[in-house]
Amino acid sequence: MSPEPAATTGAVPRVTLADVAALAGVSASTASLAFSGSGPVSDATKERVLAAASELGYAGPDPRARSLRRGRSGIVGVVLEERVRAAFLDPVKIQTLDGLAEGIAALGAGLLLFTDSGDPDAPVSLDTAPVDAVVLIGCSPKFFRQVEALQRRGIPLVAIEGAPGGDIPEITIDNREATRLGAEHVRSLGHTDVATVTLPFEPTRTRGELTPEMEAGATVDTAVERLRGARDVFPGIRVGVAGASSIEEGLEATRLLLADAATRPTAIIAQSDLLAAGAIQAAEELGLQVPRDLSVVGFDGIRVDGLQHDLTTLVQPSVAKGRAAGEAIVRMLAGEAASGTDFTSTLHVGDTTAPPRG
Amino acid sequence: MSPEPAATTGAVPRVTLADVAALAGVSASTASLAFSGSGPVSDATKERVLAAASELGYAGPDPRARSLRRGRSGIVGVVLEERVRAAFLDPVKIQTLDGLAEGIAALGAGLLLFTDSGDPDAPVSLDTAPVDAVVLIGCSPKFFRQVEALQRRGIPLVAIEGAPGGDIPEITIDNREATRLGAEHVRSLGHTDVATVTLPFEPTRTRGELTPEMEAGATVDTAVERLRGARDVFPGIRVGVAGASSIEEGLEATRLLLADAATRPTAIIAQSDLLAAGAIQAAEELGLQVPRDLSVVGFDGIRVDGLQHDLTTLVQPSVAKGRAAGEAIVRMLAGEAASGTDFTSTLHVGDTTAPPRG
DNA sequence: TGGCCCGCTCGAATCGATTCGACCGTACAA
DNA sequence: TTGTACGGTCGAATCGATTCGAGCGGGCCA
Repeated sequence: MSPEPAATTGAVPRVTLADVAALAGVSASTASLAFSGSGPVSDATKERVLAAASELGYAGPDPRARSLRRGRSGIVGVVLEERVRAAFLDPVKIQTLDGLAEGIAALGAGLLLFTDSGDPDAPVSLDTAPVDAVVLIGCSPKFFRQVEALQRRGIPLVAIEGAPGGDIPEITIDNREATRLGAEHVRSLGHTDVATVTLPFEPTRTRGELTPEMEAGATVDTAVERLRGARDVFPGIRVGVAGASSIEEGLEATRLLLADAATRPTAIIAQSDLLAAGAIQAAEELGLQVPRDLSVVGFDGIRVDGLQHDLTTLVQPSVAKGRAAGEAIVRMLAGEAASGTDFTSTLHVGDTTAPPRG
Repeated sequence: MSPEPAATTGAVPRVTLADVAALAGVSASTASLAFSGSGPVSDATKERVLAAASELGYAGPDPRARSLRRGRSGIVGVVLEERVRAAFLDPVKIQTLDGLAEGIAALGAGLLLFTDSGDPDAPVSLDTAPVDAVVLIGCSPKFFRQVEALQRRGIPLVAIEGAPGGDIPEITIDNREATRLGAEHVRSLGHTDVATVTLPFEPTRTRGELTPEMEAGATVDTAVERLRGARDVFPGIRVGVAGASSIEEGLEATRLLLADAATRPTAIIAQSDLLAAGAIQAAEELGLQVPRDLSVVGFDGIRVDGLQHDLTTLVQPSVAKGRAAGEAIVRMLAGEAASGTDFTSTLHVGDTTAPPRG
């Protein structure tokens, strides 16, 4: 309304491909070809178009228009549970993300983060975002509705550790078998009195000694499966549940398990390396030496920053998991069918396990 | 060409708003209004449209088309240095991201991650992605070209800790003044023999004792400013440069500084809490007690997972930084002008600083 | 009863680029 | 000399939704 619209940067008169084409004296289609580079355009023409573009300050084709026409946005959605902050505290998740980035590198796509806010009508949601594909990482059943909408739209989906069901490819690891391997290692060293520190069993993250109710209400497959693996070897194993995968939580959970010197276990099977690091701290607090007085087994095979031990742990291919998910997506976008992958973890024997003290 | 296109999921015949409108017996415009909810549409009509939609399995307006027409994609780009993995190892960055997510919550926008691969013609780049705005976090001058393109397109930019220049709002903290505060605290306790462990001075991350060449080639403002602050109080302070912000690196850098018992400092000023945690480990390795034998000051005010001390540190508002960036973006997208913010850090005195031993 | 206003609905233009088929002139082979 | 092939360019349709102004019918007020 005012003679001068505003001094805001947003008021820039937008230059379009048509403007460039006009200045260069060619048609819009030719100009488009000149930009995409692929089509048959004479060098002279291409140069003229490019010159016109730079004269007008044309910054290249508008991504929005391009994505409408092409049907691809170059964006892959990633759904993480909870807040950004919480999700990125977990090194495994970060490695998986990194692998994912690698796996979709061929697409040249960016990763768009979503968090499972739990709020069903959060303003931004998966189905209002221009994504070409979606990766669900450890997602909860809450997402079912949105997942359905995505499938209707024909958007490829892949799940990592978390079973949305349907015909969605899943990337998993052998949680139970791997833990069993670790437990057997512990038994073979001669331990009989063993406890385990687990990941949370449900999103509310109740912690403490495992109760039948908690177990019945479990929604996190990973924790359940790993516990099964431990029980395969030590059926009556004592179970402490942590509130998250962190050193802090491992410390607290292990404190409880070690509290009573009379019933103190000689080995701890932790469901993550961070929890294991916390277990080691708990032992040190009590003046116990690892592995002399307490053996500790972790899970993940990450490097725990600041941990001085070479942790005995089940090394899972977290980067490969992400990469596999990425590759599955690339295939699906190419129109091929893709199936899930089940990865295998390997036992790394470090210096945190030893025979129990005579 | 084949009679049956393929059994791929991608071959779903897409349902468009027009189809829905046709089935509901209304025009496309009315159907659109029924979906966006805002327009004046009778309840009966709206219901009819919605019914038609669910009958056809219409998953809602196509985000690509919507973003072209509306001129907004609902996506905010975030540029981080390096790989996803490296960026997320830094708790400060994660908190900042979290704050950013909070700050733009009003937009209902998602965060699209980019990493400064250094490769100038990486397939996906800022200017082919449909972003409404971009936040640069600790970005390097390498981005100048792309930044320029974004500005031409009228896309709002905000920078956090890293000066791209121009009229881009910057969110910063008082790195120098804050560090000076920490150093003064140390001096007031009676320390005169003090060393500092710094963040890397350049992306290549050369580490070791600081040389004049390294200092001359510094590109990371944060490290330089914090060093200035330390020198304001202890002009001749010894400087160990770490290769990254991690416990591991802090440990190594501090080992060097403490190696010679004769010249051993009585206090360490670390440029991050992770580095400080490493410094504490280094002290413990040598049988030194913190704070009795060595005082340690950190920077950031994060909770270091697994650290048993209440670290004396400069608490910076990392979440608020992100939030401020987000709010600036919201303002800019609303057409208002936005300026940067300079935040203030506060000294938190924990139990890792004390007077030097007699 | 006539005029006016209001609420609902519709048509048509628009967002900006991509892509497919047509077209044209030239060069080369038959 | 005629036919063919082909590189280069253009027109027009298309992607799918949003939005603005116009139209239309009914209710209310004078």
